[in-house]
Amino acid sequence: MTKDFNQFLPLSPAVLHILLALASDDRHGYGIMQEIARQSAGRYKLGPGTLYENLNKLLEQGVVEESQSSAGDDPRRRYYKLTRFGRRLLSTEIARLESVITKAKSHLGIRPRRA
Amino acid sequence: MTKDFNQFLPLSPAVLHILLALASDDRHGYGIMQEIARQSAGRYKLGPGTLYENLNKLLEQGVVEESQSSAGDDPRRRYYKLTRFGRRLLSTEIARLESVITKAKSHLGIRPRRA
DNA sequence: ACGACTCTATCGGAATCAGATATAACGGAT
DNA sequence: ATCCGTTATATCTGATTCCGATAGAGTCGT
Repeated sequence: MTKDFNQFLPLSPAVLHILLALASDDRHGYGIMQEIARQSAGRYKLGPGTLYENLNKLLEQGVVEESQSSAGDDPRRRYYKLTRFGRRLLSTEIARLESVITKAKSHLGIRPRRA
Repeated sequence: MTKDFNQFLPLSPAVLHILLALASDDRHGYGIMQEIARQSAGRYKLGPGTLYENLNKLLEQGVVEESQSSAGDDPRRRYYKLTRFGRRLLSTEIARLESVITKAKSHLGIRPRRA
C-alpha cells in the first residue's frame, strides 16, 4: 500500500511554502525562512516555531530529508531537501491548486447571477 | 486603501477554498461544502464547523456578504457572495500563489496528475 | 407519514500558528 | 581580542484554526 496523498492534503500554508521553497534548491532552515519571505515580497513570514515544528513533522513523514552540507559551510546549518515522495506530493498539490485557480480566474472579472 | 491585504495573507486552505467556491457563483453554506468537495474530486472536504466559523469571520471582515435568495428557494438557505474587497483579496492571493507555483513547477519537472 | 437528505449551527478536543525567548556560532570592524 | 549585529537552530506558550460529532429542524420523494 503506497502512501495516500489525500491524508496530507490540502497542505497548510506553512507546509506548502516550505515545500515550494525547497523545490528550487536544498536549503537550511533559516534559508527557507528567507526564501519564503523573498518569494512573497515580504508579505508572508514564517516564525521559527512554525518552521522547525513543521520541518520535524515533515522529516517524520518522509516528505523531506536531511541533505549533506557542503564542506566549508557554516557547520551549524542543517540542510533539507524534498524526498521523491515529497516532490510527488507537492506536484499533486500544485496540480490541484492550479485547476481550481484557473477556474476561479475566469470568473473573477465577471459577476454571474445565480440561476 | 484602508484595508491591508497582507494581514489576511496567506489565506488558510479553508478560507481559500471558500472564496474560490464563491468566485464562480453565489452559494449557500451547504452548497459551498459541495462545491469544494467537487472541485477537488472529493479530496478535500470541509466540516460544518470549519465552514460556518469561517463564514462568520469573513462576514465580519467584509470579505463576503449575504445575498438575496431567489423566491421559491428553500427558505433555510443563506446565500453568500464575495464583496468587492473579497474579490480583490482573492485575486491578490491567486496572483501570489501563481507566481510561486510557476517557479516551483520549472524545478519539479511536470508530472500532471489527475484524480 | 416515513425516511433520506438538506441546511444551519454549536461544541470541544486536536492540530496549527506566531512570536517571544534561549543559546550559541559566525563575520567584520575596531 | 573583543564587541556586536547577524545567522542559525530550537523550544515554549498562548492564541487561533481545524474538524468531526452532535443537534435540530425543514424539504422532498414515495
